[in-house]
Amino acid sequence: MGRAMRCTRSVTTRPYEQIAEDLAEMIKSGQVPEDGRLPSTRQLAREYEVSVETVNRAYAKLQAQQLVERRPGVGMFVREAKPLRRVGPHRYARSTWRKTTVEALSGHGDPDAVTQRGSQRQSVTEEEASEAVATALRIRAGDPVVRRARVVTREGHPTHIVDSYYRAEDVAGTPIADPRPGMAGREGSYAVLASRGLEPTEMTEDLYARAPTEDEKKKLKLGPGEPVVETWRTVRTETGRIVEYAHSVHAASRFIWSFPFKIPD
Amino acid sequence: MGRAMRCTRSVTTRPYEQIAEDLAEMIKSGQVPEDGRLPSTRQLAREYEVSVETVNRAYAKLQAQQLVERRPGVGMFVREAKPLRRVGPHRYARSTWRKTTVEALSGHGDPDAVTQRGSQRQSVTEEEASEAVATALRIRAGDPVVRRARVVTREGHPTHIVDSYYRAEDVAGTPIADPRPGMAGREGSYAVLASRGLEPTEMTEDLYARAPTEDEKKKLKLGPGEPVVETWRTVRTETGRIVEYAHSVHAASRFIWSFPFKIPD
DNA sequence: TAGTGGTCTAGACCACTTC
DNA sequence: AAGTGGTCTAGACCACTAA
Repeated sequence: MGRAMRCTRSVTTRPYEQIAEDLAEMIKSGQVPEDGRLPSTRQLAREYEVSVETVNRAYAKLQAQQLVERRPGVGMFVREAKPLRRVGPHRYARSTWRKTTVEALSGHGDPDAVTQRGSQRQSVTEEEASEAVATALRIRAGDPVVRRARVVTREGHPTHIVDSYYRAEDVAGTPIADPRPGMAGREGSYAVLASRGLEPTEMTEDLYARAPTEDEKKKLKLGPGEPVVETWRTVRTETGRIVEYAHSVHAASRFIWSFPFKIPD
Repeated sequence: MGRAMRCTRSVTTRPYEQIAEDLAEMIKSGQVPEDGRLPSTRQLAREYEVSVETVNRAYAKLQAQQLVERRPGVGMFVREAKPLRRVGPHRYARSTWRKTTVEALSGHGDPDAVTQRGSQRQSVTEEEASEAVATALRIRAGDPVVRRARVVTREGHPTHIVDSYYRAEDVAGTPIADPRPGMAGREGSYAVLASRGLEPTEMTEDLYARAPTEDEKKKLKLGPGEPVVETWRTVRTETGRIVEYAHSVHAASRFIWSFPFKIPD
């Protein structure tokens, strides 16, 4: 339908850029509905009188902008906006972990209680602290730490990867150091720490957004162009002792972080 | 040097993926120093016995991972890690804005005082509140608001875009509504609000990471694959009145956000 | 001038899905 | 079987940089 390229524009506007712009316009103006089908590469190649590779470049650009979804063997589609989950200090509230104290301490927690809102796969190991972990926990590199690694899944999709570190002395003999599945989610572990006289009272959360590594792309099933948010969390007791250091990588498109605070003096 | 492809690996490992992996390995293992030169596309095409386009794909992938920098007419280089700026509640501290009260009120501030740590370009306009802005400021869509748009630059590079909105009644006749350059940075505007009996005491900052739009890519001079962090800030007085709503887009690679807080009950 | 990145072509083959 | 996305080739031309 006469979409053939008219190079009336400046010489620097490349064909693939022009095509990408046109498609983006179609999407943003709502001509094509969410999850709606877009023209195939070969069709656009004919219409614009360019090669398929050039159309491919245009789509690659849109894919990097997360406007488009490619379904091999099917077609190109407008990417659906995924619902965001709002996360903030409230999710660490005592009320969410105090109630799990008994089960956590007895080690008889119902796995479903942990997995009902989403599942976790975890592995617990005792390691020697790396330089970074040691610094965060205020111990020496090489000192023993317990590491709990998890991939958190929600509605069938992995949403984030968490690595929690504890001083070995703080958690020895507790469910935190127990690799049984379904045990010792964050809620439980804070209760355990509290029962040991190491009740968490404050924390600092650091956030940083970046492009994912290949490994993260696989684990989190990320689309191209989809960034990750890396966070570091240090959890302190009232006396300032650091009882947990957690590093996580989130699929950025699934979260909004929200931090309320009083303006400092 | 015998880097020619050996397809001993699984059939699904595409040539361009193999090349990308090999290059990533070279970079991560430190064989090539930061900002060091990587093999040219044509050279790799010869060594791996593939076409230049295939090598190009490999480099495109690495570029998306922000491992590599392409300098047209020069070569491919290992991307340098840029220094991060740590931002958090402290940057809103009263001590940073109270002292500018006098200048802000009198309108005779030294432009250098604002620009010494980085420059800002700003434009101030009076507009009708959009749906989103109205909701945030707890007013009606169409009500008058003052909008201050800025691009903040640091060491010659744009780092973030900010759009601040105020109720027109709150700032009428103050320097906030004065478009003179160098005036009414955030520090000044909070002082102005305070002098009007609308002292900011608390705020909420929401963060979200995503791929940039074309426009943002240009304004922030972002490399391919470099994500942005979008933030929304609502600023409240002691009585809960919302006196500022600010939307910004940051080049993700330049910031770490850090939020300390007490664990809620 | 030689080398580099960046783009483009006109074909080709594969794996996949849909009919 | 036909159409789709995904990859690949073996050339080509351009704009740019450096010697």
